[in-house]
Amino acid sequence: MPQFWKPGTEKPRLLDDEEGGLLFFSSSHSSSSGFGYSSIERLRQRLPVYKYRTAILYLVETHSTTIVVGETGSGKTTQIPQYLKEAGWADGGRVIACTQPRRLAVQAVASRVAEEMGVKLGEEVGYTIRFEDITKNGVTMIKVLTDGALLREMMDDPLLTKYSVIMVDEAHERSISTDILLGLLKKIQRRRPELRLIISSATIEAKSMSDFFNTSKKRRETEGGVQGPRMDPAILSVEGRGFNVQIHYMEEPVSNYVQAAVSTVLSIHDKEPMGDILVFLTGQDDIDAVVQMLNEEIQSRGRNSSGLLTLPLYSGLPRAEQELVFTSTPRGKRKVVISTNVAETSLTLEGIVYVVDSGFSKQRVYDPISDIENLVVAPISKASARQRAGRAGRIRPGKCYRLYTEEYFINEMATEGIPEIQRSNLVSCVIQLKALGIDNILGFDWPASPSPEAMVRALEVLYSLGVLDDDAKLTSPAGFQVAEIPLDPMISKMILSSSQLGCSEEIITIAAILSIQSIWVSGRGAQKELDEAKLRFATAEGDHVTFLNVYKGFFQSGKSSQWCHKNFVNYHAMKKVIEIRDQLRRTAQRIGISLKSCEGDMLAVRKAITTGFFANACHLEAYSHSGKYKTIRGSQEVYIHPSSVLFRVNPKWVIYHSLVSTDRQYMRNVISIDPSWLTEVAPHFYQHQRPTSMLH
DNA sequence: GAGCACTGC
Repeated sequence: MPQFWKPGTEKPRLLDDEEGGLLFFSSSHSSSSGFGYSSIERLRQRLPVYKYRTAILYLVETHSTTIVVGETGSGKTTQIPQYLKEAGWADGGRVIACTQPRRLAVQAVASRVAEEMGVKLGEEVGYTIRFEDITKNGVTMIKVLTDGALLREMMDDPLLTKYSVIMVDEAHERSISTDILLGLLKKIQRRRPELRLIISSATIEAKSMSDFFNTSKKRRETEGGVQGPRMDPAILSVEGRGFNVQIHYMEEPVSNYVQAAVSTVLSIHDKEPMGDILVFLTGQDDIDAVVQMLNEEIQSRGRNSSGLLTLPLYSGLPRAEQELVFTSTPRGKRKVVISTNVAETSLTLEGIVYVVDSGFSKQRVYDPISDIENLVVAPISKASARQRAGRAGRIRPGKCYRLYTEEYFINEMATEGIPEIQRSNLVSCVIQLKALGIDNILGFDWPASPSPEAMVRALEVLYSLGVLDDDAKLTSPAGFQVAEIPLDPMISKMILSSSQLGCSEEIITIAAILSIQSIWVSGRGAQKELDEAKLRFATAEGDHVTFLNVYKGFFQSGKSSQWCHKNFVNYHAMKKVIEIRDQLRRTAQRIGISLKSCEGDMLAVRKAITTGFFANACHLEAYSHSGKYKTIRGSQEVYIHPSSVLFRVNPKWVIYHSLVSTDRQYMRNVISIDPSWLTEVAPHFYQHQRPTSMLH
């Protein structure tokens, strides 16, 4: 029986360590003792969502889709699955799903829910993320998983039959997987009217989400007065538990937000009471500049007026430096964290009272004509600005300094950001839908439709890879095999052909390395040493073969961390490579790709890479001394990136894995090839557009 | 001789 707090007795503890509806307990809490149980019950009842318990259960019972708008700290994420379970939605072997966009959030939510229920994680409450399935068939009632993991499950069970309720959390983030999932869930609902959906979002964009899921009209026409849940979505709003944040605007627009950020931080430090500061900038360059300017200012002020601790934060930062940000601020000091968008969604900092918002972030944009994805600095949305401001109100009332005018905020900032699916290359997304039997991609009912050009481009690429046939259906077996491999289709195609070329072990290693950020330790401060270390593994065949040499060395060292340290290789990255490699080997075996080593035949390896990446072939311009290449496909000017082992080597013919654009287009991860391979592995692609340069 | 917003299967 839940126990209620009675006035006059000791009040329940209020914990300040709270994020996204998650409360973290001190370890002294024993969930199995009677005391622990009732304390947890009392805390659950203090969450804002608790007073909506009955309402939520009623709405879910009577509506196909319920949209819950809840701010940070409402408790919706951890409580709603438990309410559903208590109400019987997990009876009869059915499962309640709760999806999250990120792995860490999945683990945190699952362990929190298990603890509140007093059960062992992996039994009644479990979770699934890539590489980890902590669930038990027939026992698990509440399952937390990434939306990507749920999409993968659909490939085996397209109607997700074991689930009675699916709660899609953080839907406002509009990640690609969330959007695909929402589109597919809407389709499933038509076949499974008993399935209930809960869409949980932090913003009031609920109306457009509600329009998307509103199928009430169609249903009335087709099924008349049949009993069942209403098809028009219900909307419920739950308040959060953040403190008030006072917003300050600039009186005049600023021309340089880096400079403005520095002076704002200094003026907060001079005039405002203690409390840490969080500054939102766009990337490493801005961040390093601001850190340096602040440090110079502190130096020039002399010892007495310091007390300001500047810390950069971005995901590429080495782990040890990242952790500095989470250490508590020494007494009498004020911490200034200068961060990218990681601090907006992925990590939460404690003790922030002041936020400085530049109004910009780096965002991906995709041009379907050139098929190039780029990162550009762009204005953020109002929703983002609010999210950033909210970071100041977690421990007490805070202040947010926006480095733009109020007029700009009101009249010029977009309400919401552009969904990721409208800013991305769609090959992975299209093949996933094809694998689920969705053939009419252009007619798919998306929460936000990508441009027809982007969809057509994705179909073209997949067709050229031999994954789709003339009717745009998955080819058999290649298309189905490629769809099964959880990687970009070009990589998957390369793995597929490596089986015939007898080098699948090597190619799978390369695929694993290409799917992580970098295997090298971050080069800041020790660039020269890193370059020298790279030379120990470098080969004229290119970066992919160099990766193989690194992997071999790591393996022969007994996967030693000292070996990594000595060679400027990132040990954590290599462990991840091993993990991904193991998963890919298992997948390969399951879909009938034989695992074979070519025993040093790098010709086979380079050919296999060519079968996946022939579209990225480039030719060195005749008489070019500047290393200027042109893509065969679009005659675009590109250069080998200085981080490549082929930089300044400039082979005549190369294939690149990806492009990064700054002042120039740089090819990252490059191998040299023989041009005859292109017509050999992709005749359909090159025969009718063989450029004259191929004759050189 | 230069650069890496952030996720995920």
